Amino acid sequence: MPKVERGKSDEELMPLRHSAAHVMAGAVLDVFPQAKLGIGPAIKDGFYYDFDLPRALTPEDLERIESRMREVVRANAPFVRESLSREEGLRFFRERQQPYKVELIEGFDTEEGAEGGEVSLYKHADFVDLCKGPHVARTGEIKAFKLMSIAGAYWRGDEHKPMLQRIYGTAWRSQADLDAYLAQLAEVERRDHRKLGKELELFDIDDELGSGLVLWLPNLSAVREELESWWRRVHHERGYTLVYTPHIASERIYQRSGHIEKYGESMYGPLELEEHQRFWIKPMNCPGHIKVFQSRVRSYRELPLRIGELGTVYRYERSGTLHGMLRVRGFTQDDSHIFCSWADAQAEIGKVFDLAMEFMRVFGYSDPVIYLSTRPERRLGTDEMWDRAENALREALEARSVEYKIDEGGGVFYAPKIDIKMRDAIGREWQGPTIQIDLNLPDRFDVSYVNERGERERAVMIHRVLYGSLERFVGGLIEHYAGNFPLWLSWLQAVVIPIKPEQNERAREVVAALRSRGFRAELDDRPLDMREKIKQSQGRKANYMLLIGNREAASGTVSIRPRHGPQEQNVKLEDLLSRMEEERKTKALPPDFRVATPTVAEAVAEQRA
RNA sequence: GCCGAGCUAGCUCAAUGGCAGAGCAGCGGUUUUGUAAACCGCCGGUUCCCGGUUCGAGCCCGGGGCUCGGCUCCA
Repeated sequence: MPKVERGKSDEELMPLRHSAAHVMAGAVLDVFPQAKLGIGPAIKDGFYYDFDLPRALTPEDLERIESRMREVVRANAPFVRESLSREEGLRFFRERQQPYKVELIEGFDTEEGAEGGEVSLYKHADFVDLCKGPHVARTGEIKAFKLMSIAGAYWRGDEHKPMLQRIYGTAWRSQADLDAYLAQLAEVERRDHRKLGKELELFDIDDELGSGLVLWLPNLSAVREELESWWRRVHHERGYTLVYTPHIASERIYQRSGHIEKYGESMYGPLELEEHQRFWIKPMNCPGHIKVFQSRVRSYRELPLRIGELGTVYRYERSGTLHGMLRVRGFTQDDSHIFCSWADAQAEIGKVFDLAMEFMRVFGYSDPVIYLSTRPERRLGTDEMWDRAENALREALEARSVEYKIDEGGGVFYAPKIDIKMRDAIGREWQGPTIQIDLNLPDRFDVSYVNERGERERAVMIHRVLYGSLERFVGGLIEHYAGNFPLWLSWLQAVVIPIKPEQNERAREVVAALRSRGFRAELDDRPLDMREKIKQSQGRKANYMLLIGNREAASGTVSIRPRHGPQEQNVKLEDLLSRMEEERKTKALPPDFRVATPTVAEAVAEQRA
């Protein structure tokens, strides 16, 4: 889900960014001599450093720290490595009253980094830090950097430990790289789905209604309607059976599923509806689908049974985690559970995988990266079950000879999984479809079928989502398309604009023709300047503005003013309709799909070329 | 939930503790127009909520709500 992901740093830039973190820490100590230092690694796009400070930092502090950093960079001091014994290192940081560094060295006993009982220090100017390195040779190499933001962060990421103040910064090889990165950030901001959501009247979240609960306004509801009907059609074509299951369920079923025990903190409930019954709002669709499967005895002849639902679930998310449509408390999953035999599991996973790839292609997401996440340390089920499940997933991928990465131990406690990550139009990585083999619920619910020999046999339960949640997917789409939705999804496919009132009648006919072919079209016969009407329709992201003046009305044509691209005069109405139908049918991505400023990687590549 | 910042008209934002404003949107009128901003006027407020300090609070203090940037978590 991350927006600009703060993960691993670009390898080459690691020493530069890590060095920038050291320079920043030195500057912070100059400004706040009593500062206690946490850690300060390089990350994707930059670096951070955590500090324990006597007071909260202000933006003015960042300016002071940044200008102090520039002085140190200008002085071009060398970075020097030194080794101390563990004991000397402890004494060194105790003397300097740096308890977090002391804690780090004490931790080296049990973790990696002991390095034969020695600790290494890096020094530049009069700043010394505990550090493995590597660094650039001199501070002068840190040419292009900027401090970005202040944030709270728990010491060692543990919410029971003290909260430190983290300063994020970014550092690049050159000013041009930095500028490209800042332009990228501006583009990210421009596309923010919360901003576009307001401007384009897509969705609203109302405090009184409840935070984390999304109101789909009419425009975005049109998008959702298309996404849902296409989803249903595709699933019917592929042999899924679609169902509806209730939004609340008794406490008993969630005790059996283990959700209350494992997940209760995140569930809404209980609701006391009757004296002896307690109900909870569903956080997942799996138990309902299991009950659909178990509505009668199932024969092996019915398998694989693919049960799907656009299932709305509610989960309590902590208040600080909510984020527009991307992190909400009520959402609709495009959930499916495939019940099959082990003999069919690999083939079924393969089919789901193909469908997932098709989804990403249709929406124009690129560079899918596939992860196979294997058994975690803490898990349910036997090793034999995990072997079988992991193999089924692996063989499905191998059979397609796709490249994939193994995320060792990255599975969930009840299932290994295939995760697909993808890139959007400006190069950001998003979590895409996931496919899991559930090793828990079939046993808990005794999910079985009768095999060829008349024996009861445990069913395999494949769990998968493609959109994930419609809220999150659509929130991502808004940013991916920057609000410029392709014709098939667009809430406003055409606006018909008569140039003079004399053409109102003809314009009404054109709107009627568009609507009879199933297009979302509007007439704009308001007595306004034509240019004003074009401006407004453009602002609403209408795919086509169709102008009708004297010439058009006389010849039965329209002038096409597309949202993006060249205008066309005097196109026959029938030609326009069939062209639009073709565009809608092929789900063509719009020409303004990639109008973004170049990504950093592209800008850098271009500059070097 | 935690750290920090913020919340003023439908939207974007102003206002040293001293009469709460602008632009856009909306509404009324003028303009009848050939591809992104025509003109004139009008309307618009529990300054997030509750309490306190003060002659006087949008501004200061306390409590609560929500939003934003992160942390933790995550579809």
